[in-house]
Amino acid sequence: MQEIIKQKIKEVLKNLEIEEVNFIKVDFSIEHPEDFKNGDYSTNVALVIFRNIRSGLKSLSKDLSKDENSHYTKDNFEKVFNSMVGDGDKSNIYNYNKPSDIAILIKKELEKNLPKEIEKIEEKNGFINFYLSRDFFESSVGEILKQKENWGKNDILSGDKIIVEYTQPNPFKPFHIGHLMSNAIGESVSRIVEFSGAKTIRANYQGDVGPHVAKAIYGLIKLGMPDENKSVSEKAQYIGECYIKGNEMYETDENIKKEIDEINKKIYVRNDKKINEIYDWGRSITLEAFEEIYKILGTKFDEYYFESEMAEVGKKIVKKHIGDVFEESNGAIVFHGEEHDPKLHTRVFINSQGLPTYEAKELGLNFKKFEKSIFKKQIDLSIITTAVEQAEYMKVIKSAISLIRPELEDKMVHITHGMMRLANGKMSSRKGNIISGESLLRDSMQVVLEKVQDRDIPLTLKKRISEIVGVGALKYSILKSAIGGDIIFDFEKSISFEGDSGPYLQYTAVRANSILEKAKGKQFKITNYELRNEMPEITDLEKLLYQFPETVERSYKEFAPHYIATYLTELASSFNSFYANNKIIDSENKFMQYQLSLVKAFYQTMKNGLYLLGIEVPEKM
RNA sequence: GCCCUCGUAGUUCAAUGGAUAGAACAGAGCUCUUCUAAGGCUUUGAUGUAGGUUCGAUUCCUACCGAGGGCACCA
Repeated sequence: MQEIIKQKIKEVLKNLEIEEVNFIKVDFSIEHPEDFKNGDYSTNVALVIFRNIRSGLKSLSKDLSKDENSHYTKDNFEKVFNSMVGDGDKSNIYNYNKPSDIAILIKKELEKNLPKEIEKIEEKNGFINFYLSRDFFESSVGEILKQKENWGKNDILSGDKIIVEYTQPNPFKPFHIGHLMSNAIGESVSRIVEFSGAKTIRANYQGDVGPHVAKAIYGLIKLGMPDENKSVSEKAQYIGECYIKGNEMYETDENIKKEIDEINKKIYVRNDKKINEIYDWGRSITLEAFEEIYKILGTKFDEYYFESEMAEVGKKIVKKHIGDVFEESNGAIVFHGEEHDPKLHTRVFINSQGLPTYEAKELGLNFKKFEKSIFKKQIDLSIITTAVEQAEYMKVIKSAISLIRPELEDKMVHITHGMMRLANGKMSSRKGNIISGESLLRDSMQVVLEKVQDRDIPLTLKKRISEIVGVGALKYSILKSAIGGDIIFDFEKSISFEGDSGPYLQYTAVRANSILEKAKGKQFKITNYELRNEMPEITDLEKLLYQFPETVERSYKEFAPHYIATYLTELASSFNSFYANNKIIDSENKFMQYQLSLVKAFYQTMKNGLYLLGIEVPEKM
């Protein structure tokens, strides 16, 4: 629809030969009717004046703007124009008038040939407001019911192959809230690009080697192995605790530090039978525990990459490019980022002991993704989601990669999310003052379980509901705001079950669904020409429904799931108003058939939208 | 010190350079004999400071103030 209108306006502008008009937007926003007394205000176009007179106008407009209406009037505009043009050609004065005059002119031209989707147009304050017709809204409801789970998809990325890396927990360390954030964002971004026609690989990169592993193993040796009968998640939690203890000892005792460093080396070369045994056991237990969490979260990874595999790959690439990309400095192999971009800095890729650092491994990972993933060498885009603390060195790594493989430069996108922080300081898994992702999930689910406790629903369904709603609350609280900022964590505030929240959206969908359940066997008609003149005014619900695909598109373009979250909240709010004001299933209700279609269209849109956020809709709640 | 990100109601967040800056929570007041009140309806309340660009700035630029992150062998 936007495109149709844009095209129309371009034609008109061309016919009028108003080339200097700076046409700024076609925006399909909704305003509240009480704010604009002219009723169904559905879309608008803003136009602004021309450039060639702007500089001359500049000095005068300031004086004029002090005049009574703070806008220069037609009269004084003519004065300005005359003073500027002098004795020159004045025939084009209408091209050089205030915005509203141009808008009126264009409006008149547009009116000559309106498409049937547009009922009428009006000019106001230099904007042209388009009033979409009932035909348009009815056909868009029909479109939603026809497209079902495909509603909202587009083909911008048709056929593209995209790899999305997210979550990245480290074996032997706890799964904390940061991982939950990365997971929620990565999963949502994956689904959004899929809705745009891309094929995706969901990838997870996990640090299964390094000092943290040695610390955990040291802790396990000192504190002993956990009880065989404990669950996988309990064992994983215990390993996390051992890591924290190991880290404490590492920092406070020089001898223990040496011991742990020794273990670290042994992990690399695998020459100690006992350590190998603990390592293999701990790695598989923690990975298994992560899988249980992914299952609850609704993520299924296609590929797993491990740091242990990347060490050699990265090291080889770095060594191959010593001289042209990397340099030796103080015994280490470094990349001087600032030589290529003053905003970058130097980073060590291979340390003075000849061991590859995280940077080299990351380098290796990127190359491997482009070459060895199941899409082989056909990856069009590689998206990585991490915490913002990694933003700066990712830029350095990207710069280094671009020098080796220039064609990859535009194929790498790094999405950073803020950090979850506690009111009293930074959370750190080393210090142990973290809230584990798992305990948060459990708490969130528990709250839901208490809420449905008194409902007449079988217990197994209650548990299922608490899982869906608990996860939904958590995911929504992460995705509702623009990614990038920190989230101050407070269970009460961060995970809300009312108002602007995941459960609010789920609850609204469930209500719609329960109408649909009750309406089984009834007719779902969309158009009803006999009643056409009696139909109530177009509701906000109808005005919002058709905007879903545009919202999805914008979300993709900016990798910003929060646009969908904001949209869905508005949509739910408009539905709840509609719900409160209309008793739909009622023999007295003349518009029941159309309204049932509307409810169905709403339910479908909400379901598809929540899917894009990685949130399920329960049958009841 | 240098480089990034960010400063919007009491709080947590929105707002593709455009019309009267939106929500939610908290506060005040209504609302279940009606398809789920995790709901609906009223109501109080905000762009860090100072300049600049622009017809128009929460949005772009500069400085300052404040918060967070990064800056050589951790990941």
